[in-house]
Amino acid sequence: MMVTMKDVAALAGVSLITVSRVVNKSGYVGEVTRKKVEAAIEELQYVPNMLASNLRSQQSDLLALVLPDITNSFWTSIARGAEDEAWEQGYGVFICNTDNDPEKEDAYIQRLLQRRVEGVLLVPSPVRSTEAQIERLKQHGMKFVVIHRRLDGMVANVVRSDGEGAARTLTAELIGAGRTRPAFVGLSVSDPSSRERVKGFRDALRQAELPIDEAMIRFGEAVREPHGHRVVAELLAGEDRPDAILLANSRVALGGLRAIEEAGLHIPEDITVAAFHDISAMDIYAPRLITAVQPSYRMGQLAARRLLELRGGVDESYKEIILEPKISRWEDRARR
Amino acid sequence: MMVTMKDVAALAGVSLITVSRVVNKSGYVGEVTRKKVEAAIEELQYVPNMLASNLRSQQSDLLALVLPDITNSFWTSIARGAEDEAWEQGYGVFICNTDNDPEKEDAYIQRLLQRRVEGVLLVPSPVRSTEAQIERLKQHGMKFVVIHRRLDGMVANVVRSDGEGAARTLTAELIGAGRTRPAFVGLSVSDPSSRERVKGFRDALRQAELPIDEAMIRFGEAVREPHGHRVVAELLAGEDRPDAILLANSRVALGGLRAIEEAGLHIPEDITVAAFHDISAMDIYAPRLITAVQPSYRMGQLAARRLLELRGGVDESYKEIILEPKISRWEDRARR
DNA sequence: CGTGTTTCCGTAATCGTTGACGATCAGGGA
DNA sequence: TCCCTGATCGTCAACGATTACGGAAACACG
Repeated sequence: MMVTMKDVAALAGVSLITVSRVVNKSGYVGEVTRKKVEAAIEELQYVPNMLASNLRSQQSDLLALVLPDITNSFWTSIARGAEDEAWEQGYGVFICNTDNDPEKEDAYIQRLLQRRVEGVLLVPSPVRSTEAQIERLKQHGMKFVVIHRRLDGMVANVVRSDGEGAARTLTAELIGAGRTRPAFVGLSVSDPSSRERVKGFRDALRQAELPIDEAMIRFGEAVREPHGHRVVAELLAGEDRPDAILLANSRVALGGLRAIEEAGLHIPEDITVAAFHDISAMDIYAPRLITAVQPSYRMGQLAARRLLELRGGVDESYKEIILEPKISRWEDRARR
Repeated sequence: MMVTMKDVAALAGVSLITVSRVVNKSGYVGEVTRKKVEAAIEELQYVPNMLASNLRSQQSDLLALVLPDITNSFWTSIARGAEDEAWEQGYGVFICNTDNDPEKEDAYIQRLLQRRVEGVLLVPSPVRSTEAQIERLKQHGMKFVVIHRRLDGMVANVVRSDGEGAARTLTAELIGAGRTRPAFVGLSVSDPSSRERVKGFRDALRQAELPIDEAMIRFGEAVREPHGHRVVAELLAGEDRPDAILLANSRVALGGLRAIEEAGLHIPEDITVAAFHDISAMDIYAPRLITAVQPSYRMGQLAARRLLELRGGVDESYKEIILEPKISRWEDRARR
């Protein structure tokens, strides 16, 4: 049924290994022989079996991308970047949606080890320590690159964006716009991204010598969809309301912006708003905001590239690649 | 270096095949022996090699999903549905972005054949006939299911939504709202989806015994991003302007809606607008529109399910699964 | 007690390919 | 002439699992 190298070899009147050499363009093969083999391949419509090849050569042509949810456009963009880079280099990408569920994440990693993928691009679930996974991967000699999460100490290759710096810049922009009482709304205290962003927020206030009012630092966590709506509504309803807000996550931003609308406030006249712009649903609001767009496509691309650099096996050093989010103000856009 | 069944067998003091039986829960294995083997597996941290397994058993645990662009949330949703279903059944999904480029599509299919994936979920590129691909897949005995595209004749398994019916319903809704001069704006005459939708549009007009003005049927094709903006602007600037519009594609809809805004028209007071709501960027407009949401997640899910049904190999019949898009009017939402 | 069935476990061949190694032959330099 | 190098192609043994088949023990039934 299935056409194998053996069949091709028989038809071309050469040995099996010669066919292999023609297919892989490895070793010496005479011009005439090569032509004969190629003709046989064409005639039989032979398609090499990568399973056998991978097994024998102890390497795979498949990468895996483990992320929370491909449905979220931030992750999608990373996925696309990784896929493009992998494709360029002859690799495929195997997508794993974990929904931030540690069990699913573990199960996927188990399967990836079984499948002997060449390497793993990992966005660890934020709800628990990633050390266990990393140890597991290392133990089995699996190459991997961590995306978007900060790790303590240089224990792995990491590609991430500078959320702290971006939060600092956004906050400075709010202050630069003449605001003196900015609030911060993040996703959750347990969310690593929110944590580094609140740090940037604090830094900026400190640097501008503005007081830090803890009541102005809130998290949308407890609230269901849309995140952040209630938190922002509360902030605006308080007697000492903020005159600017940093929405440190797109999902809380969508809720927060709605709350601002409902409060009858106009952006940017009544209140200045800065936000991380990670998902396309925010496009519509972007013109009135100061936004930080994370280079997610590039993160995926560079992560895949770094992962494939690791193939040789000699490079045992760890690298942390930090990308700068792109900050946009209204003026930037108005000028165009 | 790598732990194999042989190592486990040696440690457990049994034969290799016994380990295989324990791992796969196949055949008879005594309680005591099983415990011994499991202990050895645990101690050695043995991970079965699926490459070898797949090679020998002539089957793969990987599906492939070939689609235009994972970045578009319509396809993303399909991907997620397929991935979830595959995961349930122990399969992984290998994502292939073709960007509607036939060459890339061919190259991917070649790689999928090489990799001997279990089956392919295919969204064929609309710019050319899909017959060649289908023939190729069939010839190599590769199972596949076509998603979202209509095929002439029952030549393959297909999962798609009833775009024609949805367009008919949406148009009927426009007419039901008291409009008598609706316009149609599609993506392109060469786009299969647009073609079936314009058919539904025409049917609805005919059924309502309204005249069909060809000038009211337009395509956003030629225009760059955002598609549809110019076409709608032209329609509205004309002397005999439409009193309702069916935006038959989300990408043209975004441009079209902006054009309506710019013309100073209010929806739904001045003009009634119906649209296919496939991408999340449209969420913000949805409350003022009559929308058709395609069951994309479910399409992916059912396609994967159908593909996996084909495994036995005996079912040679073809099935066409047609899903109904969900129509939402303002009243539907207001009632909640 | 003979025969059949079920349980349990092992040997050998096999999946389709590549790596290690060798054989042969032509050509070139010492 | 002899040896070495490079080009060309082949044999054999893996890679790590599964399938086919077989043997032995235990149990049941007439």
